[in-house]
Amino acid sequence: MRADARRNRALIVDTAVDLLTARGPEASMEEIAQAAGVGVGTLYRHFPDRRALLEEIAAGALRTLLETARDHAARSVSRWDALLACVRCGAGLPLALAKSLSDGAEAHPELGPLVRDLDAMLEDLAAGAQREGAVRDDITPREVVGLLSVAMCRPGARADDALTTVILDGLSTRAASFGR
Amino acid sequence: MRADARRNRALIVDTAVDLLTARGPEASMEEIAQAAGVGVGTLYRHFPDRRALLEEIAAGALRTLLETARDHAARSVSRWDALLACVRCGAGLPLALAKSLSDGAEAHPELGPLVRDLDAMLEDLAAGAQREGAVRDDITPREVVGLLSVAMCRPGARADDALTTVILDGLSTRAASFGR
DNA sequence: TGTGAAGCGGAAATTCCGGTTCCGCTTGTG
DNA sequence: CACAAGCGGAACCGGAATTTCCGCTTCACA
Repeated sequence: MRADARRNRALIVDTAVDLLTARGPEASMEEIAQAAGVGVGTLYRHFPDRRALLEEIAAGALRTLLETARDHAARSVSRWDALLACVRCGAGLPLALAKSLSDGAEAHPELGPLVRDLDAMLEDLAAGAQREGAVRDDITPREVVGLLSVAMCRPGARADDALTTVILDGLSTRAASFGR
Repeated sequence: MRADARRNRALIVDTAVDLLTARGPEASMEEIAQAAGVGVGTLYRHFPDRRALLEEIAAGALRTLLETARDHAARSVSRWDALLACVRCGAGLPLALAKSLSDGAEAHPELGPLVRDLDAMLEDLAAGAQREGAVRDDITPREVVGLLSVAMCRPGARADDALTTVILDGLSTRAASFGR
């Protein structure tokens, strides 16, 4: 593969990640191409179709988040701190895209397991955080994960915006305010 | 107007309200017709186009919520209680639709003022609730309204679901849990 | 530096999908 | 009964997004 082509491919992926993180899954091929400063034709040289591009990006995001979760689960004493780290990480990832792809019927074979693993991981952390007494226990770990997803799987989500802050505070049993 | 036609019109509106409340603004004419058990042609007999149907429904929802807000603002001692009443009311209304319509460029002339009035009303209540000490004051009244909108302007929102509860708790300075 | 394969741009073709129209049939009403 | 009003839903239409295609450009190697 020619050097400029490899460079272009990376450029496309990087740009698309940014765009999809900021504006969600409905960014068009045209928009992505334009943002990357290339023609649509170039997108199709590197990816057989839209779905392939989106799946690669979604899988990347999920892998990143899963790794963060594992990492912090292993390193952190507190499960709640690990969850916070996940939220901070996830807020900069195109998770709305990942969600919409894995919701849709059949996806890339890699996507399903990734989502499943991630979900299990987070639910585990949530249950742990409740056991620690950091998170209110009048809702299920599943619901906790659902709420954190609301915070993260939003186009343009930021770890310190009002909604994320309020959700974290609402989940937490401590009085402290997170994120700001 | 023939009696069956009047009945049908009401059926269409009622069904559409339910559907739009549950699934958001992107329900198609086809879907609405099907849910109401009529053909699309019947929709177009009663409304010149999609926009007209949607605007009528959105305006109705906004009027309902505005009335609730005024009512409780007048009746309640506590501004926070009035806000809670609004959230309970709004959760069963197709507000996601109303939001998307009033976001779009020019809408029904009635929609703009309704949204403005409602916004002002809620912001006022939010500021009052902060003055009472019921709502945290490290965020602006505008942001408070924005967060309540997140709770309400969601397809399928319920006043006692996990997200609404956590947002209300996150906003509140009291330890109590609202809605469940 | 010349050559040709690889890569690129973007206009045009195609596909998709929802809104809207239309007309033959049905139903309510005087 | 007559006939206007109402209805259903297939067909049509248009816009928007995806995908193709081909002439032009750029890279990389001799």
